[in-house]
Amino acid sequence: MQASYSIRDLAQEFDVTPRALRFYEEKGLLQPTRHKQSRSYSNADRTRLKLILRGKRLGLTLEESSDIILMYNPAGNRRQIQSLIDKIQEKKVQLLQQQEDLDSMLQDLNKSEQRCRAALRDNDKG
Amino acid sequence: MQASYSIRDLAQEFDVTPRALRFYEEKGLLQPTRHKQSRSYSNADRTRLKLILRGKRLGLTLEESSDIILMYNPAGNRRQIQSLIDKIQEKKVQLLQQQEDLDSMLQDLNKSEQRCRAALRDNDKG
DNA sequence: CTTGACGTTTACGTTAACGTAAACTATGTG
DNA sequence: CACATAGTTTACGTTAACGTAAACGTCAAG
Repeated sequence: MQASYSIRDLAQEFDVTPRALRFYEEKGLLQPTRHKQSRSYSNADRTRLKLILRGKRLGLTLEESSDIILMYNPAGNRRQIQSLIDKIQEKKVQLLQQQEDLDSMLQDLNKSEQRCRAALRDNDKG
Repeated sequence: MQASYSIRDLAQEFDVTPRALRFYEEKGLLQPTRHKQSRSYSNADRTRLKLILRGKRLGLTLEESSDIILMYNPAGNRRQIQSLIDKIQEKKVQLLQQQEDLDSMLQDLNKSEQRCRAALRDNDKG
């Protein structure tokens, strides 16, 4: 486990472009330090990048992923923390819906596959 | 269960705009008939719309949802059906990845929630 | 008959998430 | 020193998925 990564290191490891990393930084999702003008990414940045990409695979926007990352460190007064809990609940509801959708879509795909294989068998006989 | 729906019927039922339905039609995802110039949506259209929206909730593009809808009716020669099976497999792999991501994100959210509640308790005591 | 509710087409506008290109800097190598 | 390699900033381009507005058709109700 390294302590810091160049922009190309990180980009190659996660198969994204340097441009994307700069873009995420511009949006406040990554905070590399500057080492002689060049960007230097910490392990925390690397972790955040993983979370961003996981979010993307689930169809979240960068802003949504940003929100989720901010949920990791509950900060502020009671009201703010309570508001954070509410946002977490909402997200959980959304993810549970996604689980249902995922399951039903997988079932549909399996049925489609069955029909395909049946079609191939019919094709064999005829 | 009705036999046909006006554009507003369908839009209201699924909480989308008429504009969106016309857009989906333009992209070939819906095929309403014309009844006196106005669009008339069949139950098949209604079902396809459901699939489109499910896809959206999972972060799929319209084109991906379109592909999945086309998988329902295996047509063509052996080669085409085999290619369809391959595409189905790929989708399944992607969805299984999404399931993993979903589970880990849900776990993360639960942990975040715990930390929030702990922070509230600390706040109570201090 | 005209007003209103609903429909149509056409076309330009908008946002997210980068891609791409230009122009420049710094560094190590033959 | 020249050149390649990797970095930087700035800025305009691109695609998906509609939103929004204009301009028009149509039909039942007052």
